[in-house]
Parts: sequence; structure tokens; C-alpha cells
Amino acid sequence: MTRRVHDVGSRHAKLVVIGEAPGAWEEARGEPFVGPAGQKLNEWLVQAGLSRNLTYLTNTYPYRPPGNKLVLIPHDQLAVEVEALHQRLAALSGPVVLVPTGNTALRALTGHGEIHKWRGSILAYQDRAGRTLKVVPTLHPAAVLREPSDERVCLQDWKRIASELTFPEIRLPVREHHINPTLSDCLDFLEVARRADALALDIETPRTLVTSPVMGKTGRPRMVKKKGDRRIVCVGFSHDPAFSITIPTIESYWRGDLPAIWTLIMELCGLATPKVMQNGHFDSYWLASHDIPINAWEWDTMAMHHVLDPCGKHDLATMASLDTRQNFWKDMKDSKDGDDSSCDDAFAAGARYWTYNGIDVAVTRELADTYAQRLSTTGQMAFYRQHAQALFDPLLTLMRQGVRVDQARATAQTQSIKGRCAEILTELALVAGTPLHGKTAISSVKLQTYLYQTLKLPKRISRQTGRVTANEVAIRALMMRYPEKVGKAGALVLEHREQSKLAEFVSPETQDADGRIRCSYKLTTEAGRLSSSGHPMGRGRNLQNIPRVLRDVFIPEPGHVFLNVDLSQAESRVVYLLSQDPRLIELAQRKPWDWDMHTDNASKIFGIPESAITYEQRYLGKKAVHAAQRGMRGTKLSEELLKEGVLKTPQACDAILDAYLAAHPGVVHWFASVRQKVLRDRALTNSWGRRIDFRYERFDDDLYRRAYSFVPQSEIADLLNQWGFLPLHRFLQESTMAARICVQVHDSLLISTPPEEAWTVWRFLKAHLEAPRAYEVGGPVLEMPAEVTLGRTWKGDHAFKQPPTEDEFRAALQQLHDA
DNA sequence: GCTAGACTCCC
DNA sequence: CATGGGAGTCTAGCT
Repeated sequence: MTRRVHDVGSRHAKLVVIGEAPGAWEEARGEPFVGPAGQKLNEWLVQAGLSRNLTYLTNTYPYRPPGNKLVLIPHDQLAVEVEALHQRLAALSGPVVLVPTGNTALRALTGHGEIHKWRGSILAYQDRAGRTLKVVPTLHPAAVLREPSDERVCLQDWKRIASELTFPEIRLPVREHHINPTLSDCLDFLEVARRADALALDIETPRTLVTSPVMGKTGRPRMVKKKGDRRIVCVGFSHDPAFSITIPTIESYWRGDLPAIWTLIMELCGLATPKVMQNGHFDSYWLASHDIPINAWEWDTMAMHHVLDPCGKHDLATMASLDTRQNFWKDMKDSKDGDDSSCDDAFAAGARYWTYNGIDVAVTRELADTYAQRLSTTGQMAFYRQHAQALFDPLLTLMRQGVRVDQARATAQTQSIKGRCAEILTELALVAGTPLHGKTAISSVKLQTYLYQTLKLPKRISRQTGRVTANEVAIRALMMRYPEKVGKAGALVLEHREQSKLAEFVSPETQDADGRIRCSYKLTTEAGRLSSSGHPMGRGRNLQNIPRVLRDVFIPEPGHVFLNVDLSQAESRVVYLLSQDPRLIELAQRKPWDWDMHTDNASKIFGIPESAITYEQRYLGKKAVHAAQRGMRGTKLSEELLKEGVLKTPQACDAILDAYLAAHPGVVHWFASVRQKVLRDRALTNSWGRRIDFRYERFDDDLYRRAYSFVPQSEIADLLNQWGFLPLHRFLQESTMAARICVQVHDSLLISTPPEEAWTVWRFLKAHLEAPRAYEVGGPVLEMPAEVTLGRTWKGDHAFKQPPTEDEFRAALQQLHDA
């Protein structure tokens, strides 16, 4: 029989923490929240200015379940203990905040499941003595030990809990959500919005449900509901966090007045009142498809929060749980009467759906105030204006424009790739004696069974996951050691993976009806790069990871050529410049045509003169530099090289890395200085004022490596956007030129330009990107070299090793024209 | 129908 | 014993 673990703490405590069930430590000591989880809880309490001694600690179930699995406890037995918990709580003299940690305690107190959604909400609990008590759920410390990235929200939850302890009542925001407006209500709101400080807006774009007949098994047609296209069903507005108006945009609500409503929405969006959106590129892209531009788009709550906390989550629910008193509301969208199927139905049926939109937009409005205030306090407002707000419209332009696709070539490529994929699968099934694929792709489970059971090859373990793997490195290693057994099958597997990956990029589903591929850009990456994914209407794709071999599928506007400008060795140059080693600083400043960084490094690594370096050695040099500048070790480098078909043992790679670092002590010094800064400030700030805050992060090697990467990544991201993308966008907009920017790929810009404008565009970019810059206060100055390629496709036809003269440039253009 | 895990493309 | 930052697609296993 297991031992009952009794509560600890005074019955007069104001703070009550409720766990799940005792674990081994708790059982041994006979006390809740001891052991590692208890330790974690203590840390949080201390950081929130609370004390364990003033806390009442209890569990939902007081016995240690077999194998720590609470699910094994019969329901009625659990129910008895939950009731006993209610009785114990009723016996406390005056608790102010009850904190259920984890799902079990949350369900016992409130009936809600899903702690990740409800954490941070301020809920009410009727106790057995008839009192209404305040409940603030958060995660269980044991769960956080398993998932350390969740700790940041816990620390913030505990700060909230500490402040809630200072008063007993449940304070929730009072908001009015107007969800069934008349035309005259909307017109009145237009006047209110005109005079407001800021106007938030938010659209909803559910899928339609299409009902169509399908032949059933009985041979009689059956009606089946299928998901159709998305469309805008409403636009919600909020000029004040206490008010929202949700304007439906569906025929069944307005009948003949719908066109007037769209006009009104256009007027609202066109007001000079500053606009607020959460991930506004989504909404503005959709509204643009209705020819509705957003005027005075100043605030994006996602982008604002990202400037303040680049490592945090930026979804509305998480931000609201941390920075407003709005309780979790996102389940209103999926509820039965408000789901996507019913918002076209009678209006009343969708009330929860429209209210959901109202809360969304009011919360967005509220967060804008909170975050604007915070940006001012932290001195980051100017950064937000220049590095977020200034990019909104230019990026929307890029997103809407997209890139043209050579239809014939894309189709041909798709067919040949798919054909080859099918051949490989058949051949592979023959070689293996059994199919190793699922519907279309190779199944890693079947492949592993084949390799490690049928062929009895020694299992390869992924260093990242610690599990058995059949990834590229494993297969290449096996192919080298057992060429007879697995050479053929291995080659087929790798070829299939490569080909099916390529097929993704040219698949017709990614193209819009006009034969272009578009993408969505986001500003919310850790190091300030842009990220790219499919566009807001559901098609398109990430345009920042198109394989080089497929770039000839992308073509410029009719009559144009592609101009690709990229920064040369940019990230390495930044590291060298910041190394404080005069020799490395001098190397960082050399021009790419004067000095080849990779050959130079290969020469140092192998201890032979540059003139004797082979192609392979230069390649090793390149890989090693990249690796060493990010703290990589030999094992990993060896795997990276194996993927490229270069066989080097981990020991040999360690030697290469050591040789590089020995020849470049400045890099080692730079690592140390980054670590020191991170330890001292718990934050890093780059030369543009971009700040990354590590306050809520674990201080381990992992974090240091992220810090090493942050510096060069963020410098280059900001350099390209501030001195390349933005000025060129403005320049093209203000001139009558036809050239346009097509894609931003971190350190390069792809531009479609008429041949006669190409020289001007290139000179403009070169002049701006190569302006001298100090990457730290009082530090050395660098002119970041830019390189240019011209082409009839994105693949490029003519790369200039040195900056071309105007004559050379025009000659290359002429060649393109003639070809 | 959803999600986690495996895998691989980019800089 | 340990490169970083992104994205998408598929399988398999779960509800």
C-alpha cells in the first residue's frame, strides 16, 4: 500500500498550489512538491517574490499512482479524492488565489482540460463553503522539466499570480461586442473610428462547405460535404479595447446592401486613423484582393511583440494570456454553433463565431496600447518604426506580385521528376523484395525494418534525437561499409528522396491561376531574418528555399532580365570584423576578387600554400569555416561532409576545426566575448538596435550557439533590408522605372528589370549596400562587397567575379538578348 | 482529422 | 557528447 501524502502549509495561507499526484520524491518525503519538480516550483516562487512557507501545497490525488500514471487510477477512486480536495479547500480560512498546475488539477477545479490553453486565465471557483475563489492555472513544474521551452510562460504566469494575490476579486475586462450591426450602426462607427487614436481590424476567412453528390457503396448517390475555398465572412473593428463591431460580409446578412458594406469597409480601412492588426500581412493581403488598401498601417501586434521579445510566442492567445486579462476564448471558433459550416447560415446560429472575432479584434486593440507603451519605455520604438513598420507595405507588394513561372518548363520538370520517382519505387521494391513506400513516399519505418531487421545491418543512431534513423547520413555510411548489401537500395532511396523533394517546388498546386508563385513574408524570426511560406490565401510556397537546380523554372517579367545581387561572405566578414584581431579585421575588409576566404582557410588548415589547394580542399575549407564560426564539432562536420560525398572521420574533422581555430584565435576570442555579454546583460543588441533578450532562456551551450549565430545573422538581415531592400523599393516606387524586386533571400535580392534599367538598379544597390559601416560603437569599418549576376532565369547566366564596368555589363546584357 | 516525428530544401 | 535560423511534406499512430 502506498503512503498518503498530506498537504503542507498554513490553513491561513493566501496562495494555494495544487499539483497532480505525488511522484517518487513526494512519496518518500511525504510532502507535495519536493524533488526536482518541487525545486523548480521553489525557483518560480522566489523569482515572483513569493515564499514557499506562506503557501499551501496540495495534490489532486494524494497517493503515488503505479508507474506515476494517474490514468491507471479508477475514475470513482479519483472522484473520491477530488471531492476530498474540495473539502480541504473549503476548510482553508481565506485563500486568495488557487493555482492548479497541470491538467488534472485544472479539471478538478474548473472542469476545463487543456492547460496550455487555459494557463494564465483568471477563473472563478465556487468552493464547498459557497465562496467564489480566484483561480489562475499554470503548467506543472514536472511538465516544464520535460519541456524546458515552456518555462518562460510559467515565470510570467507566476508574476501574474503574485500580483493577483494583492486583491481578492476577479477583475476581467469589460467589453461590448456588437455582432449584428445595421447599416446605420456601421455608418455611426465610421465617425467614431475617424476620431479614434487607433483602429484595429481583423478578418475571418473560413472555408465554405460544398455539398456534392458522391456514389455510395450501395450504388446510390450520397450527399457529401467537402471543404471549399476560403473567403472573407466578416471584418471586425475596434477603436477601443472595450468595444468591437463585427461587420459580416455575407450575402445572407445584408442582401442588397452588401456592396454598400464593402464600400464602408473600404472607407474604414482608408481612414487616416492609425491601423492595428495582428499579423497584418494576412489581413491586408486578403483585403487587397478586394481592392481594399490599408491606409496608415502603423501597428502590428505580432511584430511589436517580436521586437520586445524575439524568442517568445507571438500568437494572439499567448500574448493575451500574458499581457491582458482576457481569458482564453479561442475555442469559440471551433464550437459546434460557430464553426466554419454555420457562418453562412442564419445569423443567430453563428453568434459565438462573430463574438470570437470581436474578442480577437478588441484584444488586438488592447495589446497595441500595451506594446506601444512598452516599446517607448524600453527605447525600442524607433527600431520598431524602422525595422518593422517600414517593411509592411514593401513586403505586401512583394507578396502580391510573386514570381513568374515558366509553365512549359515546370510541367516538363514535374512530369520527369514524378516519372522517375515512380520508377525508383518499383525498382526499390524489387531490390528489397517488398515495397518500402507508403502511398507516394518512402516510409522510414519500412525502410528501417528492411535495413536493420531484414539485412541485419548495424543500427545507426541519430545524434540529434538519440533514436534509430535511416537518414541520409546513415544511408551513406551504410552504403560505404556494405556496398554489396545496400549499395543499390541506398542509392535508390537517396535518389527518390532528392527527386520527391524537388517535385514539391514545381508542383502546379503552388501556382496561382495567373501562373505565378507567391509567398508570405513574416518578420518574426529570432535573428531578424524574414521568413517565407505559402501566401495567405492558401497557395504559393516558401520562395527562400528553392533548390538551385530548379531556379531555371522562375522567369522575369516579359521583356525583363533577372538581376541577382548578393552580399559576399557576409556573415563571415561580420565575425572577422568583430574579432578584435587586426589580421582578421583586415581580411574582412578585403574584396572577394582580391582574396578568396575559402582557399585561404584551406591553406591554413592543410598547411600548404594557396596555389597548391585542390578543389576538394577548398570545399573543406568552406565547410570548416562555416562550422567553426558556429561552434560545431568534428562529429557533426564529418556528417555534413558525408552528405556531400566527402569521407572524413570525426577525428580528422576535429583536427580541421582545431587547425582553423588555432589559425584564427580572434574567432575564439569573439566566442568568449559573446558569452560574456550574454552572461552580463542576458541580452544582445546588434548595431541596428535589434535586441534579443535571453531573460527566460536556459543558460547552456545551446543558448551560446544561438547567440553566436544571432550576431552575424541579424547584422546581415538588417543590412540587406535597411540598405538594400527598403531604399531600392522606395527608389523604384518614386521613379517611373519598371524594375521590381521579386524575392528576398536573406543575403540576396532577386530583381526583375528591363535590360535598359539593369545598370541603374545595380549601381543603386551597390552604392547603398557597400556604404561603410561600423558594426560596433567605435569599431572598425567595413564596406560589405555586393556581387551581381544576370540571367534569363533565376538560375543566372552571367556572374561577374569583379564589379563590372558599364561596358562589360552592357555586353553581358547583349549576350543574354542574343542567346 | 490531428499531431508528432522523420526527412530535406534554403542561407 | 552538442552549429544556428527558417519552411514543407509525408508516414504512422492516435482519437
